[in-house]
Amino acid sequence: MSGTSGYKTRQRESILRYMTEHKDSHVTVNTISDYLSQQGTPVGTATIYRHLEKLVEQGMVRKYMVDASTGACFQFVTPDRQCHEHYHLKCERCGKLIHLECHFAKELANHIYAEHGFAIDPLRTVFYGICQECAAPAAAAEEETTHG
Amino acid sequence: MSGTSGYKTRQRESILRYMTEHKDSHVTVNTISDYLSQQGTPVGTATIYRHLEKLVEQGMVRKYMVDASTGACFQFVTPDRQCHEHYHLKCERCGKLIHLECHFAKELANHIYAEHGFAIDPLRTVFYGICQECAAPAAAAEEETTHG
DNA sequence: CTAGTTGCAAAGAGTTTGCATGGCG
DNA sequence: CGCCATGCAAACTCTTTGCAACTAG
Repeated sequence: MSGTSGYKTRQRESILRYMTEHKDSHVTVNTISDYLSQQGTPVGTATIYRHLEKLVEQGMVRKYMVDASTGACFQFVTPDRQCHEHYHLKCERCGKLIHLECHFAKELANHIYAEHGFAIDPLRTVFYGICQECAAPAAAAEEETTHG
Repeated sequence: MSGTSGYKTRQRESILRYMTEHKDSHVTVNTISDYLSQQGTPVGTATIYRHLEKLVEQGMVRKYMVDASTGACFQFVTPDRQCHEHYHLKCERCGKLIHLECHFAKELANHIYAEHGFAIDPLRTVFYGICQECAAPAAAAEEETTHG
């Protein structure tokens, strides 16, 4: 487990820096590419894909598939705590990434492994849905619609 | 809400019949196309896409985006089954998409909603991991590696 | 007859891959 | 110096669109 995948290059640094500086939002390859070009440090699209792929494998970045036409979204994962032991909730509305520390989720993983023979990978698994803050206004709006 | 979009054609019937007969599984456009061709009632890809799009708009069919390379998955929605949601397991190794009908998963959703205020969307949520079939040979291979 | 439908093929978008060059170590 | 990294462009896959012929009503 040495620097198996780490060659210190300008491109790698640029990508990594961009991801860490935008850890609060999910970004597409296109976004990254455009940004780096504007910064005067352009990186080839293929290179971005290749790095992102590795980062996902390493669990440093998460990949989301929202829509075919939009393309994949990526988001840096802060390696602060043991991220491999908990799951993540992703709000489809505001894009917020929530850390879920929940024994129930772990039990689910155990259950699925025991009963369904499937070993869940918490690093890549993300629960999509609507967060509390986004749900509140949405519910209010729906009431109006219902009565309209 | 009259027959705004209903012209009774052979193609439409074929697609609809296929979807209702496979309501228990998720299917791709490719799957549908192949099947219909084999049945001697081929339907153009574009037509399948167009019908599926309408069906999704009407809420009769659900669309899942799991992976960019896999393409979209569709599933017919039975009215009385709408609350009978299920989840998906995606094997990272063989790419297989597994249908998970598990009460435990539903309980997890309830729990997360009640305790964490987050409404999970089963439509978008996919559990990534390794399936049973892929895990077996992988474990064997790892033993060799470990001893090597 | 009119308007929605179909199918082919071309266009698009996102992602991957091949290969020669370049740079880290 | 060896090997990974990079970048360009071509290849690929899935999906959408244009358009002329077709068909349900």
